[in-house]
Amino acid sequence: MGTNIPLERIDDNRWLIPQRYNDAMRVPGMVYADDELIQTILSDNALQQVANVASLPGIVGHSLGMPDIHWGYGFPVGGVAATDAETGVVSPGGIGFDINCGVRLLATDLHYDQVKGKVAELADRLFDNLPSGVGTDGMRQLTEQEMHDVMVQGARWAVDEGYGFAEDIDMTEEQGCLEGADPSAVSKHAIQRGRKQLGSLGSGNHFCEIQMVDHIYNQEAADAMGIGRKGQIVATLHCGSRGMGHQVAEDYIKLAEAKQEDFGFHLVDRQLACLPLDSEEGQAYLGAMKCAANFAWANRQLLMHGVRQSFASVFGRKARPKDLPLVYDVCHNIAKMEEYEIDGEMKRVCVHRKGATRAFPAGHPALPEKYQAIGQPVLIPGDMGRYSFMLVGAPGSMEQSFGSCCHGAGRRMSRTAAKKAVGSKQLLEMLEKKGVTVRVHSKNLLAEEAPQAYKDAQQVVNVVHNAGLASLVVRLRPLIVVKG
DNA sequence: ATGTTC
Repeated sequence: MGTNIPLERIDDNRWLIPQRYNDAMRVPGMVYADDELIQTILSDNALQQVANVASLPGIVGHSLGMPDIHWGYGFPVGGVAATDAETGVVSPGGIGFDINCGVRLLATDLHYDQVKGKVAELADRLFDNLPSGVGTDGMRQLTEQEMHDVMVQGARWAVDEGYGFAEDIDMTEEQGCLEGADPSAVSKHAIQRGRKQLGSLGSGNHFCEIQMVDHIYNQEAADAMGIGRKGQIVATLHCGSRGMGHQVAEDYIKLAEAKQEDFGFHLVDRQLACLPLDSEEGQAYLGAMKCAANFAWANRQLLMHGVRQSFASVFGRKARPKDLPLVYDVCHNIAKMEEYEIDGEMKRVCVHRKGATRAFPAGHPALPEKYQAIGQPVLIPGDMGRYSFMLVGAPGSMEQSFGSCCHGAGRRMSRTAAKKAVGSKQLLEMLEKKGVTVRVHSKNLLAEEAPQAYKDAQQVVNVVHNAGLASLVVRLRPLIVVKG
């Protein structure tokens, strides 16, 4: 049950898995958790996966586990691993099935008092305007040429098509587009799945939430982001690359598994299957992954347009599209080539973030001018009953975690366990009692996302705050949840 | 996460 993993306590927020735990480990593991969270983490095998990841060819630093870590395909969700650009590998399981799953947050000028009488109407509009559910078609059906352009241009394509504004691009990680996307590396099947789904929310833990600013930890940073008033209404989207990214992941996991012998890899878990960064196959995966990432950014751009339209139709001149600026968009399932100081020298590495958010500190050149002084906004959705958080990246992330921190609350119950433990009727009643208005396609699936199925996001963000990876800015309370 | 067992 993972409890035989040796853990050495470093301090109140850090636990080391020593390299001597087994012969396969090339680096130690490091897990971020407090005394209570580490007990939850020990109850599944996620720490064994942290140790497994430490055996990847070319891995440097530590195999990292964030406080929201839980069991995933090969790699844990809530994990970070960096591999040497020259001698290392990329592993599709280290990015995950939902390539560029991410979160974006829009501010509004509205206060809760202006919204409370129109909550049901707004919820209905959002539900109408944001296609959701398993296998649902999106707002746009794309020609093959349009699909090609989406994969290469990302969010920019959507803005050029009239979804949103040029300013949105600057407030998106990587300006909503990874260079080097290679459509020829994407299977026909993945392309066909994508053509139907641009501008759709999907299912599972994906959602649109309307939230209110509930607590302010850092007024200066909150003001810089335009979310510094208590009671202020904001909108959050959590979504990824839908069936398109899923197909890319599946295609390349299969390829990698078939190639392990050829590359001479004998990994401790076949789900760690990986491709050398300097191989044709490794580069093909990265080219295809970038296509899926760009698709996801265009997808969130279309969905954001749907959110702005919904507000405009309910609140008129008080919430025109221009009055709902994008605060920031982060990606939490991706591999990126970045540079870090390791053992005193600068090294180029492939950072795998799987359920982990980039958390660059103030002054980082990748940040827009607007956030140079405060650091990168880090969006951490919690669960639909309690709260979500906005943080900013802190200097410790550059020293400890390859510019990364947690991505959410993290599951404490599997989907099947949650469905067994929670009845959908009681759940809806409980949410209503808490003042959360829910619009959902499948009540059955809602139970899998019950607050009880998740760790306490407050505890999770406290750990990354105290460890110096990111710094708390505001807490948000949910008012409306729209889901598949 | 996912045309949720191609």
